[in-house]
Amino acid sequence: MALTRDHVVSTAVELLRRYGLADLSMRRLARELDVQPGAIYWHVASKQELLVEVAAALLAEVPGVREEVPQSEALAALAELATAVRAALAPVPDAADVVGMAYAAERASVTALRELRGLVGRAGVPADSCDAVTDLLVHHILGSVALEQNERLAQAGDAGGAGRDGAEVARSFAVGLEVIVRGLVAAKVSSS
Amino acid sequence: MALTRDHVVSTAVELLRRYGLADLSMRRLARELDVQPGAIYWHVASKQELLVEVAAALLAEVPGVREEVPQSEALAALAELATAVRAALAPVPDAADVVGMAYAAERASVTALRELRGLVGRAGVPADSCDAVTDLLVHHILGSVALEQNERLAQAGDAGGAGRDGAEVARSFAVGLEVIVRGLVAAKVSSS
DNA sequence: ACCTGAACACCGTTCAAGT
DNA sequence: ACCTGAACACCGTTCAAGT
Repeated sequence: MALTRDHVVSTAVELLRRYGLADLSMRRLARELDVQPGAIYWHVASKQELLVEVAAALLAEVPGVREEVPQSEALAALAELATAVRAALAPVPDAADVVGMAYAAERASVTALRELRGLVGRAGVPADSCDAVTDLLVHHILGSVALEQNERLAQAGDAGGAGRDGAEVARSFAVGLEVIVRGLVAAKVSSS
Repeated sequence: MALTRDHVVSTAVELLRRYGLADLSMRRLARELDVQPGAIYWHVASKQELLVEVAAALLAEVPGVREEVPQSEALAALAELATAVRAALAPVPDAADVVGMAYAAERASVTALRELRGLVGRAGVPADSCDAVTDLLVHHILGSVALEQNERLAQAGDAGGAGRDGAEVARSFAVGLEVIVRGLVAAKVSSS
């Protein structure tokens, strides 16, 4: 069958899942597709553009928020969504780098993160601070994902496993998330 | 003069400052030092090790916190230090990636970030949450630095400058930092 | 002890030419 | 329209051999 952009992207996602970013080269991807390296460039302008698509594909699997969340539940929904995004990215090697690049390149490019911003607004954060708070949340998520992947590597290196595991990093993420939520509540109280 | 490890590292820092991470290759560094690529490997085990040293050098320039901060001022000192670290890294291209890698590889390896952790403890955060809160702060700093550098690139691409500039990102950083600080205060009040 | 020379196994990207 | 073949200008790392 002929090569399609979708096939190129989904194969790239598989390669990332299995072998990580270091092995996701245009040439390796071409080999996987039984094609010459140059062929990929007919479907995709550059590796950068490919990685943006890969990031979108990874985040597309996060269960979407239900529409019409009342303000009273916006903060809880926000914490839930942030946790779901973290859970979706955690098992994919180097997912933090890939999504971080896409987010830096174009903040609106990724659906799940746009929804996050929507919830921040509905939680009562002033309009001129929505971007700032969303950035804080996104960096907390991606930072936590990057750390967890590093723990996995360190643990694989160690013999056995006295190292902190994924559950430990997940708890750490929850602590940070709660600090942020409390901070938002405090700001709301003090300004009303 | 003979090549030394310090000379290798400081030249790498200069290269990073001037041309960014993409141009900080072992071969380019060797050319800059008038030496064959292999020579560098006598002074440094790998590029990864070199980058950890580079990260340490960047953070060594952050003005240290004064010793013996009373608890009442710990939160303020923490915010001040976080802002100083951000300011030191912001002008260096790709500093967020370099420091992020070093931090992930070994959280204690970087002095300024160790001091940050100390202040978190003195601010009254329970011992078993110090790492979590420190991670949150570090990721907020590095995320903000990465975003600012991207704005700079986007702005250089635009003709003129309707884009948000560095000051805008700095304000965004301050908003996020305040949310975190408020969150820490709220947690303290609610637990005492 | 410190460095050169040369190799090994790779990269991303472009582009004439083929079908 | 879609892909091959081949090139261009690079990478990080290793290691015998030189001084």
